[in-house]
Parts: sequence; C-alpha cells; structure tokens
Amino acid sequence: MARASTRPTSRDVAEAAGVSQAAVSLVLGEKWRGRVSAATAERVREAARTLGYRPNLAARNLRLGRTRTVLLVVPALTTEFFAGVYTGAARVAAAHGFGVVLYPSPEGIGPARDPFASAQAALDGVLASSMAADALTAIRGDQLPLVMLDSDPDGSLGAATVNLDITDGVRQVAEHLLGLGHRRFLHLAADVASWTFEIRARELAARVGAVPGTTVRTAPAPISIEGARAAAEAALSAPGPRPTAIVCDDDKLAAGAYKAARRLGLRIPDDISVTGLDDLALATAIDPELTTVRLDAELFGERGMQALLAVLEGRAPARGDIPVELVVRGSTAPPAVA
Amino acid sequence: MARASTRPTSRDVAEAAGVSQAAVSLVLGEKWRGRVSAATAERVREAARTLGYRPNLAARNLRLGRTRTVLLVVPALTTEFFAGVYTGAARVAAAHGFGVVLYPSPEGIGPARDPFASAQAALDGVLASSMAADALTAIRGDQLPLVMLDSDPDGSLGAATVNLDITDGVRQVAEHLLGLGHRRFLHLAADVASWTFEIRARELAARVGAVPGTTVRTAPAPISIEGARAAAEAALSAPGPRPTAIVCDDDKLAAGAYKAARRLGLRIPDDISVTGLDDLALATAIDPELTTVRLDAELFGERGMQALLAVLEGRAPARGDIPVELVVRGSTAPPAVA
DNA sequence: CCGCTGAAGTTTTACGTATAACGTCCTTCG
DNA sequence: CGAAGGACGTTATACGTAAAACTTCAGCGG
Repeated sequence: MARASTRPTSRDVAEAAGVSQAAVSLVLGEKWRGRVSAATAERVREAARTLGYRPNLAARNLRLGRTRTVLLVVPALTTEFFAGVYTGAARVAAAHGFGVVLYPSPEGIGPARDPFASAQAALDGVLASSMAADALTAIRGDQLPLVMLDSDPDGSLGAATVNLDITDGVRQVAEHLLGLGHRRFLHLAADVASWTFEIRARELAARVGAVPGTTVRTAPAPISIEGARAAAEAALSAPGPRPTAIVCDDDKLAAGAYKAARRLGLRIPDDISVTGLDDLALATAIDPELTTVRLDAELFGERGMQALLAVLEGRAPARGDIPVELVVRGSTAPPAVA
Repeated sequence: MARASTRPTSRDVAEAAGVSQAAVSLVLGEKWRGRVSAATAERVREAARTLGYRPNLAARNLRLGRTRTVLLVVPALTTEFFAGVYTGAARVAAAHGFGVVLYPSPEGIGPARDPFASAQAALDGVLASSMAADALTAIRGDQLPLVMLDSDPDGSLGAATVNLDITDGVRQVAEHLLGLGHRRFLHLAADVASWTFEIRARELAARVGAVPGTTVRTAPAPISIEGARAAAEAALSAPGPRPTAIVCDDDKLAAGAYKAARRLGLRIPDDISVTGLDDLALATAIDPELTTVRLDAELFGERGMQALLAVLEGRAPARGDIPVELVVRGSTAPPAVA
C-alpha cells in the first residue's frame, strides 16, 4: 500500500515506472545518455509527470553539499532603490538556477540578530550592501563567498566589490551647477555612516573646491522627507549669504529641501536650485521635476549577482564601475543675479 | 587527521567534546533535561563555540521533513507598499524561527516561470498577494498550505484570506468628499484586473450612487505617474461639466492627477480636489500634501504571516479585516461655487 | 570460442541531523 | 537485600537524493 498524504519521492516514481530509484535520478538529472534507453527514460518521465513528482530540495542540497541559494543583505528594503537591486539580482540568479533570500538588516527584523539564523536557508554565498553595516561582522564570521555592493574597494573585508560610479555622478552634478554659475552651495548630507555617502561629500568638496570663490556648507539630515525639511530649513535660515543651490545626497532629501524652500517662500529654481541622487519615482512626482543622477538599481543588482556567481564558480569577477547619468530637469537654473 | 576545509559537523563537535553525536544534538536542541548532565552540556556548547559549528540546515530539513521557510508571492516588489508587506511578514516569521523567500511574480524574474523552481528553497507554506495572478495557477498545483492577501474571501482557491478593509477606506473617502459638497467625481482607476481594485470601484459607486444628483466618470490608467497623467488629462479635457474631485485608486495615480491638473491650469484644491490610497512617502512629498487612506503595509504583512503560521500549526487563522484610516491633508476642499 | 567492450541498468553508499530504542550504573525503597 | 527506577549516556536508523561501483548480457573481433 502506497503512503497516502506524503509527497511522492523518486522511489515512488521508480516503482511506478518499474525501474530503480537510481535510474530515476539519472533520467531526471539529464545524465542518462548511454546509461538508460530512450524508451525507459520516457517511461520514467511519464511516471514523474502523472505522480506530480517534485524533487525534495532539502535532500538534494544535503547530497550535493550546495544549495544554489544566496543571501542578499540590504538595509531595510523599504526603499525603491533596494527593491530594484533585489529585482536585478533575483533575475540573474534565476537565470542561473539560483534562488535569493533576503536579509533586511536593521530594526525591521525580529529578535534573530544573526542573518544566517534568520535566513533559514542553507547558503552558497552572500551579496551585501555596505549600508547594512550591523550585519557585516556576523557575515565576516562565516567563510561564505562574499561580494560587496558599493563598498570601499580597499575595504577590510577583502571581498570583491561592485560599485556604482557615484563619484562620477557627483562630478556631473558639480559641473552642471558650476556651469550654471552657482558658487554658494548647501550640501544636504545623509547622516548615515557609510562609504557610499562619504564619497559623495569627498567628491563634492574636491570638485567645487577647485573653483576659486566657492563655498560649501554641510547640513546632515536623517533620510526622511520631514527630517530633511527641518535640516534644510535650519540651514537656509542661518545668517550670512544664502546658498543658491542645494546638493542632496538622495532624492528623498531633495523632497525635504523642496518643502523647506516652500516654507521660506523660495521658488525653485528661480530663487534656489536643488539636485537629488537616485532618480526615484518621487523625482518626477514633485514640482518642478527634480534634476538628479539616475542610478540603475536593477543593473546594479544584476552586476552584483554576476560577480557573486563568478566567485562561486572560481572565476574572477568583472571589474569596472557602473556608469550613472545626470538627468537635468526643472529644479536647476542659473542663480538670480544679486 | 580532521578534514581541513569543510565546515564542522555535529560529529566534529562530538569528538572535540568527547561525547557521541547524539549527545551534541540533544544539547544543542535544548532537549537534554534529564538526559545529559549540566557539566557535559556545557562542555558540548563550549566545543561548538570554539569550532564555530553551525548546523547544516539541509540535513536538518531533510530529517525533520519541514523547512521553516515560507514563500511570499508579490507583484514586482518595486513598490514601497509590498516592501512594507515583506518587512512585516519577515518580522513575524523571524520571531517564530521561520525564514521568508520572495517570489516577485511578473516580468522581473528570469525564465523560471515556476515560483517553486525559482525559489530554490524547500517550502512549508505560501503567502500570496492576489495581484500576482499569473503565479496563482502554479501555486494551486501544489498542496502547500496557502494564505491569500487581499483576495476575494469567497475565492475559488478555498484558501484563508487576510484583507485590508479597503471597502471602509473607500467609504471614508466618499463620505469625506460628499460632506465637502462634491457631486461630480472622476474615478482614476488602476487598469489591473484584481479583486482589490474591483472593490474600490464597486464601493465608490455604491456610496456615491446613494446620493441623488451625483455622477461618477471612470478613467482607467496604468499604475505609473506618466500613464496616470495622460489618462487624467484626457478625462478632464472631455466635454461636459468638469468633475470637482478626482478619486484615485492609489497614490501614484494621484501624483499623475496632480500633473494633469497643473498642465490644465487647475489649482489643487481650489479648482479640483484629489484623493489617493496607500499613504506612500510620495503623499507628503507633493504639494499640496495628499489626502489619502493610510494602509498599514507592515501590519498587513504581519497579519498575513500570523494567519499562515496558524494554518501551519493546524489552528484556525484569525478573522477580521485590518482597519484603515483616512488622512485628510491639503488636497481636498469644498468645490468652488459654480 | 574466448575475452573484451559498451549498453542498460541495479545495488550500495554517503551527505548531517534528530530521535527512538537500548544500555549502564547508582540510588533508594519495600 | 533485591528490584525498580532515575540519571546519563550510546547505538542505530531514517529522511530523499546523486553518483560511484558493480552486474548482466549481447555483439564482435581475433
């Protein structure tokens, strides 16, 4: 008597097809050329189909010692950007027969502080954003192959890195604004300790500092519209000559800058220019539409996953930063003549 | 000689602690009361710690016949809303020792059309949004425990359902606008075939239709700012008396409506009122801030996961819709007197 | 006619874990 | 004082799969 409620196993298929379990494994694994006759192979496939057989992945993973599953570590995930990264990474992974499990690092997740306990799956490798700093120490503990996203290339983790060319993006923003004639800048900076934000500040200072007579004031702000609004409003109300352009570390901060400007009665771009970074949906929802740097989040995820798969196969991951593109919209214009 | 590069197993721990593998399993599984002395237990834990032992989950899953992993099926994931659903679901799952693997249903993912092949993990259950319609047939094929999110309670899948009280949200919107004096409505509707959108249209028609002298025109639009702008602009330019309020199926559509109004020289809320549904970050980024219905995406994910866990444990999932809340902001006002 | 090769399978084993079933002692009580 | 039971383990087994090692047999060249 066959077991009732249990899912069919390869042995059940074997019995139905009148062959051994090994033959089933060979046929379904496409390793049967010269080992099993075509007729028998078809019989096995037919039996598997009618029984609705699905291989038990836990057993397969145990046997093979690998899982074809990788972990993607991101901060929070509540952002459009990392949703895009996930989408790109998952697409590439799927094309190679890999699955992706997610670990959104901070408060979002429950008591299981350990990414590897939380992601119940057994893993082959890890793709991690540098912004998920709190999870990195735990990750370093394991010996799993690791590829970092947007991390210091000389980082202490000694892992391969895939980067967006943020430096170039900031350079494009700086030259765009300088070219329009701006000289007094406010840098609305994300108050997050992460390499990807540090280079924004560094490159902006370098580019703008190269032009005599320019000034850059920096206002740190939490990455939220309301927090950015408060920080920008305070900075714009400070004594001294008012900046003519606000360079924001990302689009959400720029949305906050819009609100600050509106409260202070400043019109964009007539009285003050604003730039963002990301090109989220938000950028075209606000009025005027935001001049910003487009980051291709999905491509970023794809490249990251390709690099990780390369590492898993023992190949060297491709080098080279991912290009970004300045998108000029209505939020920037020449400064009003004083 | 111990094997070199391989990860330590429970047998390695046993050897190091001078006990049997079974004892290690008992101690680490916290099943040792009255079976192993406290001193021995501590010795085992110490050995596990120094070796950096981590149980092989594939082996455990095979042995136990369950994986403590569930699949979350959502459309695309590129939205803030489903990112929130994931976050809430993952939090509850983690608190119960479960992992969550994601299947974003449509084009995003590679050639593996089959959610269960794509999600490499072996699964215990499925939590699925009704919007991921294309994956549902595949899901129905398997016998896995299933809980639906925002689906027709009388649906043909015969699965438990967890719903946001969208009907009540639409009712609140309708009464808010009717109370302000609006009588001519434009319904900017998502052109997605899904139960959750169908009930929006149905409830709006019911509430507004109950008041004599009201009219509702419907304009279907793709869920994107630009698509919504085009649809709204066309509808507002149509002959006949202009609507005084636009009711949008979600916030993104509302952002499109804003752009249409701006193009036509209509001021919000003076010339026309607009409402959304979701309360995304977008809602407070645009000017004026959007009157919308707040959906608690994380709570939705939490409740959904709680229901699925209940089903997995053989308990009956809790009944009752999740309350939603109208948030009145600056985009609605009484209609201008004709 | 013998031995060899290749086709077509089968038998067996290992992956690492959890737990049922089975041994020892040592204490304790009728 | 004998037996019963607890305390403290160990041995053995099964989960389902993949693949290495083995068997059987037909055909064929020398």
